[in-house]
Amino acid sequence: MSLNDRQQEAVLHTEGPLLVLAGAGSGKTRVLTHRIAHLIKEKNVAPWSILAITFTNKAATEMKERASKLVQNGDMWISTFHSMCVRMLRRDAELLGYDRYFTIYDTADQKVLIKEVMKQLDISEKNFPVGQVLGAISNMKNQLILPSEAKKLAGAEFREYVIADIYDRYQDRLFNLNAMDFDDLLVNVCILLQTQPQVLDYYQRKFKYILVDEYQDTNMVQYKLVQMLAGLYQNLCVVGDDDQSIYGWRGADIKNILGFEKDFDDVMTIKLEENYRSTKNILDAANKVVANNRNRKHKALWTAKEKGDPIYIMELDNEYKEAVAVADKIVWLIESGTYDYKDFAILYRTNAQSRALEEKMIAHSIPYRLLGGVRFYERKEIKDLLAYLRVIANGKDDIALKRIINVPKRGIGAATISKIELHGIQNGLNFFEAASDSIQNNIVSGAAAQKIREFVSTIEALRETKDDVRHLVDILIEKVGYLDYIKNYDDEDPQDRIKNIEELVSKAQTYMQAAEEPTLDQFLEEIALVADVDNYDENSNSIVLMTLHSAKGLEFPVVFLTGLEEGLFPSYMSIKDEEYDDTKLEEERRLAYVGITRAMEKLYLTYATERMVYGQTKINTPSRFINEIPTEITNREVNKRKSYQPEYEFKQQYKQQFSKPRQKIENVPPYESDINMGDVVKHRMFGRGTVTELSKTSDDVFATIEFDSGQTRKLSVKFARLQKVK
DNA sequence: GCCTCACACGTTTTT
DNA sequence: CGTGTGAGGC
Repeated sequence: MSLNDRQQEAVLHTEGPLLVLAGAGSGKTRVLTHRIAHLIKEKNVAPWSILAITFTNKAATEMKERASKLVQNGDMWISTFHSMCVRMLRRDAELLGYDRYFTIYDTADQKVLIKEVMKQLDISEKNFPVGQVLGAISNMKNQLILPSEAKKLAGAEFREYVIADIYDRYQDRLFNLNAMDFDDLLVNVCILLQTQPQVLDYYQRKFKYILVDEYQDTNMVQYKLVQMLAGLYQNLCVVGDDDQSIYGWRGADIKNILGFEKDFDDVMTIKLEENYRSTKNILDAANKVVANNRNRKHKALWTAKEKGDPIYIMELDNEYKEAVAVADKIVWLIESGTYDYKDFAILYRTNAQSRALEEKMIAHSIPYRLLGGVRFYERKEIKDLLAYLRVIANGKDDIALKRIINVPKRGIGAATISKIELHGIQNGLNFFEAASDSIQNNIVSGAAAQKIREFVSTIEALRETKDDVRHLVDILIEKVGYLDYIKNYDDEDPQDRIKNIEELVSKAQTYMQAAEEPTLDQFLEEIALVADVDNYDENSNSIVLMTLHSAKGLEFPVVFLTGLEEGLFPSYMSIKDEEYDDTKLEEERRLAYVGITRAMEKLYLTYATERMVYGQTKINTPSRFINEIPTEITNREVNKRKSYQPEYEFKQQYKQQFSKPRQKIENVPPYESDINMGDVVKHRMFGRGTVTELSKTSDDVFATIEFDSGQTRKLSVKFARLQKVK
């Protein structure tokens, strides 16, 4: 397959700033890889002069693979912003006063630390929920607002001042822990480049050609980084689609892409508008939906493909029936012989929705993979073991240390811990140092001291085998008796946890085999920076369940977009003040656009009229996004599937009887039908068929019909309007 | 120092 | 509804 004219232009225009507005499915990855190949092969650019930044590690790996097929790509930097920054910091963190073996803190670690800080400042979590504080701090970091500035900006605003104060202390603590959170990785590189001219100069000269993918999702720090790195040569190519900007909540600023032409001089802009992925109907639906957004660049995505199937819209009673309907369609499509499990994706707005879907996939024996939810590295047992590894790697990581100092239980209790902690604070020691020091000074003595001594020597012994990660994990588990601990600790299913631990061991093994020069730090770093999508393996033959956000950049022949309900998608948060602020709603709409454009051939949109949220049933109306799709290209099925899940039906009735006592329970006479076994009937959509099975419920009769077309369906006699032929 | 029970809270999305 | 946290008892 060759490149089209526009794509070619984007590949050949190598000098100066270039903005490529690449619509969904317009082949931008091809452009990027061909551009890299062109630079190296035709322009004789050295691979190590190229920097390519992607949004996920998976995209980076993929690009590396694709590029390596075209050229030798030895020392090319192809990575995410975060990985790139870690790489730079491992080299120069000392210039900022950090140790190069710094630890990367994830959200959970951040929360623990913020809680500690708030406790010290005597701020109640009631008034300042940790999550909110964390979000506020992250926002400030994304805008490059440092604690000192934050305080100035807060001025007399009490709330903001308190948060700025927490931010200040939090940052201080991080520094002393030799740790950085995700945002710090970017912020610190920014500071590094701003304050160390020789470092800036080095990278500016090094990276003669810079490419940034998914530019619409960059935030201010990332913008600054790009601007600085490209400062000398200005050979900056950014690729993105303003209609696919879905990370505003993470500080991504759509203005970066909308204003690119103003931010740089002599910008060349190329639009890629031919979509190679989806059928015409799918593309039309996507275009029509996103056209309702006002804040966007004009683009007219088109395709040479056929119209294809209509957009299927299905209304179901609740999330379980929705899941069954989806499962049913998958089974049906598989049986039709055209599709394989790997061709399907089920997408949803929130991770919580995956439960019902997962349950029904199991019930229908559909092999599936679930991305997101409780991530592997966030599982308790994994976090515990990683905390050990972190302590081994970075002796200053008190947060990790405190997590495992008494896990498994070894008789070091809260009293001992606070004694050591106090001693540490008074003498400016980190926890590990303070522990040893406390014993020497008899601040901790007796049995407790003995336990501490044992613990310290265990850690020190483990440090000996630090970089043989596989071996280290093995002896760690053995030395601290972690497996026994898990077996006794978990009442229900230690088996799952043990499996996870084995998984970690095998990850260590894989790492050892893959890495050229394996180190514990690098192993931990890889773990800290992987997203779930990074683990998505498209070769395994199973359907995949994931959030819309995770699905960005992927494509599937058949896509189910579930939960299209007002309040869920678009989310309640985005519509609650849409009258005076529709930016959030517009982002939701872009998310819908992303979802729709994942589909190549068939797109199903589903919604439930009733859904359990927080254990309470909520009644929702269909999402406005459904109404934004012209009815001419849709096929809407409304509540066809009342027959499924009789046990659930029963529960619902039960609930209705008892939870709504006001309602009168009438004695409904059983529904009578004149359809019998063996009857030949006609249906307005499915045509002629034979009744092979009948089942009665209190108010309806369901007929299983084998249609002449080959499909078998279970239909409600009450609603299907069957005509008797014979 | 450890364990149990009750209650509060959350779900929008993630590197 | 399910999970995580904190207080109080042993």
